[in-house]
Amino acid sequence: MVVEGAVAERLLDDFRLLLGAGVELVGVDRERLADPVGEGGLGAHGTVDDPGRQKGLRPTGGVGAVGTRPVRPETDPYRGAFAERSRTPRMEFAAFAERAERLAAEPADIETTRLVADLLAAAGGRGKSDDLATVTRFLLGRVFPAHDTRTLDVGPALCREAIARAAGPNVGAADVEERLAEAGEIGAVAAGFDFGGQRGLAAFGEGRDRLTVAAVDAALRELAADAGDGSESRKRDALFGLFNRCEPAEAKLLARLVLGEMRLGVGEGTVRDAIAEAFLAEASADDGKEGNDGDDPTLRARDEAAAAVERALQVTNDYGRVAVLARDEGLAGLRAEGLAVGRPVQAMLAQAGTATDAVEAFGEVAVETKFDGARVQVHYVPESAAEGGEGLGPRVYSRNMDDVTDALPEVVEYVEARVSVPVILDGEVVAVDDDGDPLPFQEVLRRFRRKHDVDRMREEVGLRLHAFDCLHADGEDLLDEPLRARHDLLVDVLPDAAASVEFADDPEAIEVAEAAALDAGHEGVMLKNPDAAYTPGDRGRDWLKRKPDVETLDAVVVGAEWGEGRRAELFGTFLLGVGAGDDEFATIGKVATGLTDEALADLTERLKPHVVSEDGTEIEIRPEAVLEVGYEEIQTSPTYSSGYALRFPRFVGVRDDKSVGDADSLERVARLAGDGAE
DNA sequence: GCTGACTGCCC
DNA sequence: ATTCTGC
DNA sequence: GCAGAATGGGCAGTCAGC
Repeated sequence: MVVEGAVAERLLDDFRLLLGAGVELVGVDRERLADPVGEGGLGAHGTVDDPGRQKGLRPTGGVGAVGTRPVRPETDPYRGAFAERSRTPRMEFAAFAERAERLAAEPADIETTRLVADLLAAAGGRGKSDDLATVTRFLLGRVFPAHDTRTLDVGPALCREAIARAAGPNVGAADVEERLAEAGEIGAVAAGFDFGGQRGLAAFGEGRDRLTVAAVDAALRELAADAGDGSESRKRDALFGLFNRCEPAEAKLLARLVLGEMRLGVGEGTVRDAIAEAFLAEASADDGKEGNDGDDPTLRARDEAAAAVERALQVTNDYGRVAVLARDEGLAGLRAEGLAVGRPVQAMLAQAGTATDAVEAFGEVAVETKFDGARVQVHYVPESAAEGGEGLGPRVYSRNMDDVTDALPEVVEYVEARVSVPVILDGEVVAVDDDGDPLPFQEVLRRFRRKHDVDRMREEVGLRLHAFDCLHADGEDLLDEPLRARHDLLVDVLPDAAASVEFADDPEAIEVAEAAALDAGHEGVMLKNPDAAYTPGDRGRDWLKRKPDVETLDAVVVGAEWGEGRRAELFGTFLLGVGAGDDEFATIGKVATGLTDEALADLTERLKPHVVSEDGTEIEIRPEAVLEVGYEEIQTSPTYSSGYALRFPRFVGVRDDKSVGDADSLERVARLAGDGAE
């Protein structure tokens, strides 16, 4: 292998990055760079975290004639990783990757849960090193817990660039994209390159120095903290440095972790059960032995443990923390976690359902308007009501527990003016016009997470809070109270402003209410079980949402994209157009859901012969097929050439009876959009 | 200072 | 958000 | 029935590059 000129320059550059930005290379010569795999290859040991030797960035001599010395340690992006050292051995990232691989291969839920429990125990069993919180989060594709506002700000593009760079001088971002189109999944692409283990600089010298879970975590946290000029390239560099130290299996997991898509078949429910199994099984067994000689005490205890874990998760939103809590303090510790004003709780969610479903299930049904806005949770401790301590000005959280207070001054003022006891309220923020009538969802988006010009936008788009539930009032937690009671308290707490509820016990009455809600410009109705408790994070059958039946459009397929994961071999997305005269089609959106695997395979086969051109994952297709596409609403679009887009598009069927000339026209779409806005 | 690409997060 | 799929 | 996976449109914010 001969490397020269610009490529050698880049290798040198990369090597510096590999060691960390605060390191300057001394004594590197081009002769050696030209032969990185030969005897004179560069040794990288002693340059990155090395818990055993604690050498950090000091020069080591090493195999090659390379010395390093710290230049600006305070700006070293890996500093946190080094600082994370502990005397106890840490779980190696490779070990995590290997177990993850086994998890992904395991189809049976029960066995998966057991494997996750084993992994958690290995990461932080009593007396061992403490990677438990980190591993728990990693399993779910997270670096930070849900309530944490920090983000990596690394997406697919940056990740691909970092991979390309780690893959060597002959690999560009375009190559990575090409492989992605083939492999259908970024982890497989990363694993396919073999960077760190064999080719990478770190492979030489006496034994590779291996990544630990803690080091990856620390590096990603540092990366997340970076912002401002040059941050994008520093993030790319930091990622490059990590990838360069990865074996294929590690690279796969790292790429997925960074993008938050682990694809392990392990979700929150599995982790929840695994936490209980790993750390509370003992406690449960004890319970069984000592007190209960009833039927199946083990089972009962296990349910109890799972319930305790679940409740702790609902109120803390931190899987890592809950895992540690379960291990260190057991059931009692978990149960000590309760609601706290100022700490967001997961929102209760709803499933689709009809009026008949609701009546059959609940008898009497609580019917509320379903507002088309953004879900919010409001926490407030009035100054006057604060016992001894200070009050807490109203804080507003999004459904994912981001703090959105600053963007929503109306909500703050509204609550401040009316509420006189500590509360946690649940509700929806909608955009309204000067008459107080609801505006389209897009208007809410213009306000919701705004940081700049909030006051100016406030004049343009008004907001209104519709509070519909109350989780805490005046010192009382209400999660376990029935909806009826919670709503009564809501009315007490927000006298003139709580969203109204109407009780109905027959489908006809519900339909009348639904028609009225739609007439007033709302999305539909919520049908709730009046006797149900508030179950945070649960998408159960106690809350049903009822929206109008979908409308459909017959649109022409004018393009497609290769799918990912399960759909790697197939088109995953179809670009749609509507007739715009003269055999021209104006695009109006894409469909990707609603297709069964079979329909997708058929369509892929059928359309392949009509592919006009391919660019990465993007495919242009000659207009040939007509699809019936369901949608919720037609909205104006800055993205598509028709000027419109479908909201919530889904595949309904293929219109084999229609030729492209018979598909719906832009004219018709414009008319429908106009009707919808009326 | 402007624009476009990207990211995260609403639905 | 919606939808399909495997358990 | 549930959890997980694979996907939709659009907005604000941020950063890079001109």
